[in-house]
Amino acid sequence: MFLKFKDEVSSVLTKALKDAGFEADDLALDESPHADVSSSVAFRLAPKYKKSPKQICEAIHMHVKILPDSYIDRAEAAGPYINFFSSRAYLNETVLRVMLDRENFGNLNNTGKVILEHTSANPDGPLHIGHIRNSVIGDTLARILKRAGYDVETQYYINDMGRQIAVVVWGLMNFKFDAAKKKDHAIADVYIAANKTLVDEKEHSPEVDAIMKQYEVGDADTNRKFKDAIDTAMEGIEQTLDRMNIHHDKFVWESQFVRTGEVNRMMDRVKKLDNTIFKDGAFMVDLKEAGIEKTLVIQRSDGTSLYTTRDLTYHEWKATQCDRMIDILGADHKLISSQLKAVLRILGLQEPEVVIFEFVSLPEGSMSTRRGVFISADELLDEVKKAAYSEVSKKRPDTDEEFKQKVAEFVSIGAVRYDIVRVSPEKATTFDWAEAVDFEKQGAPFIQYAHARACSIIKNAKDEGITFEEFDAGILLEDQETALIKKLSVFENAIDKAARELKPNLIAIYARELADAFNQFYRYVPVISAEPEFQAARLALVECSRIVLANSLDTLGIVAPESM
RNA sequence: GGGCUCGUGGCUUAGCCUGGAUAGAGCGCCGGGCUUCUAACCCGGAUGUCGAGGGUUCAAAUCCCUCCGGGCCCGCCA
Repeated sequence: MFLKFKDEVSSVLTKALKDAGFEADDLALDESPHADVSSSVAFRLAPKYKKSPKQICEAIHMHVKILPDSYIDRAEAAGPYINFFSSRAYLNETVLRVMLDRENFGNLNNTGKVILEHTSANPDGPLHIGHIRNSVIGDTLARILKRAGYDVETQYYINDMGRQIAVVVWGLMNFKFDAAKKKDHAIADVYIAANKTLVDEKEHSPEVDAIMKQYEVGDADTNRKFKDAIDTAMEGIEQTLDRMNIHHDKFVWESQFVRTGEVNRMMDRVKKLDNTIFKDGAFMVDLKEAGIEKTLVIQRSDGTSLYTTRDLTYHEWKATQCDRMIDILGADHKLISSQLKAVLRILGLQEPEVVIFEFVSLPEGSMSTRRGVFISADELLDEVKKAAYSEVSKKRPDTDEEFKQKVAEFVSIGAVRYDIVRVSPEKATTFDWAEAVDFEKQGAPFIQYAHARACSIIKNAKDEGITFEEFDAGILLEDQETALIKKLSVFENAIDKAARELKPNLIAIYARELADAFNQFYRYVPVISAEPEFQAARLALVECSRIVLANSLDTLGIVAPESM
């Protein structure tokens, strides 16, 4: 709705500009607290036409012609700004549109296949609070892009050729695997113990090297051991992701590119490049012309491949199956991903769009699975759930155990996801337990609560025999009502912008603002106890709010509860 | 040492790419509101040299430069 309104403003303003004798390639249209959409184009025109912005604005305003039944109600010249206000028709149609489109309201019609890779944590232990920043950003982005119309496939790239997995395999041969524990945690125990031993007793190091070598050549027995180790860790990782409402469409093993010979073909191609140099038996690419000082080794002197070489192949493979590739990566991958992109560019291959997120650290420093210094996602989820449980118990002492457990679960998942996604990815954060379990702040529970309230009104109205089968949206004239409808109408704009700029936090902000608008409506505008002539229309607005609240929460991967 | 990045009220942060109307919000703090659809709510108030300095511009939190502080990276690891 908003996008169509903005388009109308755009064409009306273009025409007014032309009629007033001005020419501008950028209309400088923007949302504004002073109007529904505002243009500061007069500033840009001022030097060119040697008039004050105010004069220009007035001249443009005089030529603004608004057609009947337009989404634009009126335009105003406010000093140097030209402000546009939406019409009643716009509000009424927004309500009808939501009722019609329901769970699809806000969806856009972009086309194309997107492969989005996220999480891709090494299968050497459980996901920790840094990994799930990747997962939540990636999953939310995938949901946003789906709503924007793209055909999205999510992939988890399993790095099974790295030394750390060989250490896990070696560890499994030498240490006890605690079958009583969740599998990824038991793998971490083995991994941590193995690392410690490898540091203390250097003589075991060649054993790990031998395992890696055997895996590289595809020894059947070693393959089985790797598969067992990785499947075990991944089972636990997937359980955690599943709990957070995150699922991957495909799990791609790094080794497959070695097995098919694609990695060798890739190395041969890169070797032929002018930028590639041969030094001390190894091949490396000089990326100075791409602005990167560091050369990139693509083949070791023993002839084997490296992580980046395989990643190059992985991206080439992905590109054959989609129109866009998006990678969600931690800040430690900044250099390596720009090197990867540079090589792909030189080879004439498609480059991925990379979303980098900064680190989550502990107050005492950075996390490390290898050293056993981390807070697992499972632990975080459990602690937050405990806090949520005590909150429900306090607030809903009348309810049974099953209800409290259920609410505590979806509130805690929502709170964790929301807390991660609300902060823009480029911000480095320090984890704080007190903050993590705090439910006073306006986060996911605030939005979920607004949704539950809407459901409650709808349920009570039904009991009272109030329906919205027939209503006139035109009588929704209270400030809180029009503000709420306008907020509903910009959902598609939030999706559009978030998809365009790959900024999932925009949806977190939108959802909170929508809940805010709904709560204000709730406080000031009665529905069930309203005069009969207002009941149906207001109930319809509650239903619309419920739908868009649910759509926003769904985009954030958070449960929209009927009661809490 | 070099590169990248962040620095906004006591705390957490939006806005920065694409410069424009009094820098928006939450927590905390102060004050008010449950005989009314779930108070995990609502209303009001105090709190900001937008890290510092310079520059560009009619206009800078936003662009450029320098400096300071935090983070990340700089391996024939991943």
